[in-house]
Amino acid sequence: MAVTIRDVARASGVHISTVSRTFSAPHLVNPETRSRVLATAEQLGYRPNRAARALITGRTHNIGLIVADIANPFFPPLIKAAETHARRRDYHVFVADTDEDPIVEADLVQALAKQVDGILLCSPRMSDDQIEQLRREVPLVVINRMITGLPAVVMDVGHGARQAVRHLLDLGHQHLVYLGGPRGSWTNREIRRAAGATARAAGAELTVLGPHQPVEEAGAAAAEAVLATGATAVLAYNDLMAIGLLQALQDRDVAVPGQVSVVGIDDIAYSGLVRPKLTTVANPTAAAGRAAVDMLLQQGDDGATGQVTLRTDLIIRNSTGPGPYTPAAATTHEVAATVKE
Amino acid sequence: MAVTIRDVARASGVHISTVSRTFSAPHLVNPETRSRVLATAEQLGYRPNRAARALITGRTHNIGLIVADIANPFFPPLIKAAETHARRRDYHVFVADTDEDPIVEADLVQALAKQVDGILLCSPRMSDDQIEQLRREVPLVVINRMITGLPAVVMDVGHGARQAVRHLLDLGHQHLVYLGGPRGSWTNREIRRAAGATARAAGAELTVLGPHQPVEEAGAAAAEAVLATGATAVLAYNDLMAIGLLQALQDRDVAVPGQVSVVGIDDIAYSGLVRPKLTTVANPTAAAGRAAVDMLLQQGDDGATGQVTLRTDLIIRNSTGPGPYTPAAATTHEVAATVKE
DNA sequence: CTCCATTCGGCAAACGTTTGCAACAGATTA
DNA sequence: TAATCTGTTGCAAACGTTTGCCGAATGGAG
Repeated sequence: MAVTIRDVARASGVHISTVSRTFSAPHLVNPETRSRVLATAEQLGYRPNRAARALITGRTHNIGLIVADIANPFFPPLIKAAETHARRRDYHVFVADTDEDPIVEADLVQALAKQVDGILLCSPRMSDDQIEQLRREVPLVVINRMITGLPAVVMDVGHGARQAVRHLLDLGHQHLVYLGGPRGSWTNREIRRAAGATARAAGAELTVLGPHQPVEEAGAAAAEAVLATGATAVLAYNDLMAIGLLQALQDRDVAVPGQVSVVGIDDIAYSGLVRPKLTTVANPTAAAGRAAVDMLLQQGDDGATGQVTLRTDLIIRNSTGPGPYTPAAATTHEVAATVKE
Repeated sequence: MAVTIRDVARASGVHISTVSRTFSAPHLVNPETRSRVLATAEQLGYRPNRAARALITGRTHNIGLIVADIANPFFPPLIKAAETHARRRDYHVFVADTDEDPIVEADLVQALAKQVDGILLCSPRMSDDQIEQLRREVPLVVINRMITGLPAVVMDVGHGARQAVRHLLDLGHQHLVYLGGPRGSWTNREIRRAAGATARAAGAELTVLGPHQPVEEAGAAAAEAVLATGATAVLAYNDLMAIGLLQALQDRDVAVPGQVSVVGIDDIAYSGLVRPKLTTVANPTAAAGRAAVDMLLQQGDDGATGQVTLRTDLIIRNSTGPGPYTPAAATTHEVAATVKE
């Protein structure tokens, strides 16, 4: 049914190897022959069968992209950027969703392994050991997690978290809450560490809550716990949780930022749509997707396993305001923040 | 490097065909032999090479999913549902983004054709002819578009639009606006037609604005035009535009729903997060994704090319309220709506 | 004890490519 | 004139599977 290399060969009166070379090594075939072959190929609508090609070359020209939750607004921009970037380099992308389940994650990597030239693992929930194990079966690039010896693209959330905490301290807040994310998340640990250190250095208190699922509902559900701490400012693991918290506080007639300030992380598309607009740390997810594709595709060439770190920046909107004491020393710390709007 | 069927055969002292049958036709091999083979396969970490299998069986166990814009919040739930559903049936999913470009769309279908058992086309922008052409190269299921003779899954937005308009009429609104979507969209035509007919039947006025890009900015930009019509209620092509409009009205101190009621379509995740919460027509996108996968996978068996229509339902939240006249006959029409929250 | 049916496993061809090797022509060099 | 080189093409073996066909072994039935 489908038109193969053999049909083209027959129609243009050459051997199949010549047809093959016309596509995969054009310089080895007489220009005249080549154009004749190309013409008949075009006319017959021939398209090389990538699976067959992969079988012999070992290169599939496919990559896998595994994320925890496609519907989490953090991921789509990354997926889109990675796919577009990969396609520009003539690669197709398998996308798979683990539903935050490390077992599914490992299964998926193995199932995809034979069909791809490499896999992008976004915010994996597996253990380091497991990932290193899998790495022996298929080239891997990890996004948003640092594992020694493994190529990775990470967003420097620590930097953003420090900016966020300094911003809150500058506003006069003395007691902060970190609304933690999911267990096993590298990002979560980074934020906690950076926020904790920054707060401690300024003599402020930081209460850590969690772990939580990184979803709106969890943020909302944590409202009571947050209020119970007596803190006046909250840094959330991500915008989804921050938005959930925002809603729950609103429902309890707690003014934001009047009584409590809230900062999210990610700058998902809708963090600017809620009211008050959310102060948040912008992650360059699209750039991360592209960088990860590049790393994966270069990995074959040299064995280099670099780690790329991308900057994150605080975006100050309307969900943060002066703390209870509004000290005169409000500008003690320098706020190295990008201000939008 | 990779462990093949041959390695397993050697290690377990049988012929490769026996190993093959152990996986693809277990009933043809002695239970004892089978378990021995399975054991060594397990031990060696053998995984059948799908590409090689595809080459001979003609079935790749892959499907393609082509959408206009991954980052548009309408799509991720559909992608997620389709992928999960497909994987449950042991299929992997290529996801590709056309950036709303019909040329990319056609290219993509052809490039993917050999590597998949079928393709899901979401809201394609190509002409009917082109799609029918491509259909000869690879099984296709179209989502959100009706093309005679082609298997399709459509959401009955007409139904939702009628519900929305009746809801507004019941609230006493006499002059409505339909904030139109992109040119060439089948969905857009359906909504316009259904809304127009319903309004006309009730003797109310419906002003159509557009076409617009289906994005937040377009909704915001249309605020002036909407107010200029003097209408007291708006039905928007999608939630994104409705939310944009909401924000713009807020900026102009126009009360929603006090002075103007707004209804969206899609029920994207964030329509419940904006304030006022958006009254909208819920599209069963996840169900559509699953149904499309099912249709595609069954297509091989029989040649049936059914068309599945999924119900849409109005979700009444807080962006709609009584119109200027609040007539006593407010419940003239039966509001067959699902009420959430 | 023979015959037949049944079950099991091996053999080899195929799927659509790529690619090392060899053949051949014509051109260049010695 | 012979030898060498260069450019172009064909040949055939792979890649990792599946599957139709055939033979071997087993076990009743007659």
